[in-house]
Amino acid sequence: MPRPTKRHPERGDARTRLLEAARDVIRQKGFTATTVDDLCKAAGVTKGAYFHHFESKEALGVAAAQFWTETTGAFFRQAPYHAPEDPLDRVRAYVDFRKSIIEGVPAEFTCLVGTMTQETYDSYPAIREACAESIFGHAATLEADIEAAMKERAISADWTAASLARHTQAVLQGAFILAKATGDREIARESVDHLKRYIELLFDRPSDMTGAPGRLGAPAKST
Amino acid sequence: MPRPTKRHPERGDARTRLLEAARDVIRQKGFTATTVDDLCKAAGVTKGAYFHHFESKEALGVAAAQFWTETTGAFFRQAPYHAPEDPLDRVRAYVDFRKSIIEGVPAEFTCLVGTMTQETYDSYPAIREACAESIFGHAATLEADIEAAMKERAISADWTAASLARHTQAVLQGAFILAKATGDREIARESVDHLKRYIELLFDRPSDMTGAPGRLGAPAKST
DNA sequence: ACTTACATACCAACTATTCGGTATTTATTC
DNA sequence: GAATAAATACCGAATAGTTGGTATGTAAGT
Repeated sequence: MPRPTKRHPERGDARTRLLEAARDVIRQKGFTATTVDDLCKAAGVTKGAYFHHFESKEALGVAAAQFWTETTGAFFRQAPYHAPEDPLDRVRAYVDFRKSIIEGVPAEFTCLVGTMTQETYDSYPAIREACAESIFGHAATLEADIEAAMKERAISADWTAASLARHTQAVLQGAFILAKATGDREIARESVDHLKRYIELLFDRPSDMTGAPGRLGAPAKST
Repeated sequence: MPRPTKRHPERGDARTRLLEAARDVIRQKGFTATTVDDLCKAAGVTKGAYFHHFESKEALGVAAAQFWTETTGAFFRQAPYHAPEDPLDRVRAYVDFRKSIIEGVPAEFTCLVGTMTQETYDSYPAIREACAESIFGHAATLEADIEAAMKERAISADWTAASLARHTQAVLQGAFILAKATGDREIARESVDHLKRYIELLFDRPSDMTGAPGRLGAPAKST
């Protein structure tokens, strides 16, 4: 459906430009502080175009979250961390990759849907849901590798692949907040290092260490 | 300075009531979406009172962050997790405590300054700074216990007590985002469990891992 | 002919902030 | 300790600018 505009044929259609503007501006100013005019200016379109493509600001928020899901989905799918044979190596490579793309200023490396979640979770259920789908959909792409790694190393744990996958996202989202608070991306990378260390520790020790209670980090069941 | 109003003697002064309202409303709607009218209504004061105490909305944001620092500071200072003799037990107890206070709906258990950071880091440097002070000031209160635990167990690691303390806050902030995205506090608790498991694993093994990885919780004296 | 993709002008509601005023407390003086 | 002065705390209507959204029009593609 999107058709290259005759008026600005080189820059893609207005809808796409608006979504790209939303991605950039909202990560900088937040969803509420970003006005429709801001987006139109950034995208180089008029309000008429805006409301032709999005019936409301909320609708744009939903579309922006979905756009984020699609674009980052493609980005991660083609990323090099899937290459290793060993599934655990793929998980390691994923974390390394996430660390490596923490570059530039926060508005560039932070997560649009994480930001929008904070602002909209109570006021715009539709946006919240689109953000949740984005976050947990991405987390789900890690599950298979984690699961395979657990099987391969005979890890029988009190945690699941799904929960560890979600935890990686929590660490990243939290790391982004600390980076925004300081303006220092190093502080985000530091938390990713902790995440990596955690994963190493989880998989470092086989599960069937018979006789040693509370070895897996679970609080030792008191006798 | 704050003086109990004659008009509403039972509810404290207007300034305090506005800060409490800010704490509650901003956690629900976010900083930008929270209007001055919202705050006045929630606090039961007029706009005149508002602008008597805060010269701008930005100033209120700063004051709200500082109010958060003070109140949560007192709250954590008197919390029971400081009781254990063993410093590592105090760290464990801290994490358990943080998990235990994830109760009710997100607006109740999430962090005001984490929320505000996301929205204001680029537009309101003063607020960002107050939020950063709050987050890292709180993180700093964990450092001594972590440091002591490291010393006691002769952990010589490639991470510092300060960085682990910051990481705990990253995990919590990230956990809050996932909870907001789903509306489910369990998902936040899950990440706190991972954090706890990480800490157990970090301290489970003595630093001089000669032979078998550290089996005992007992501190193995490193050479 | 009909739909899609824009453009322009406009608006009603809302926003943060201002400001002249009153009430209440504190400080000072007698 | 009464009278008075000076702050401080609060009130609420008015304002100027901004906001998301609309109404209406036009030009291009099919």
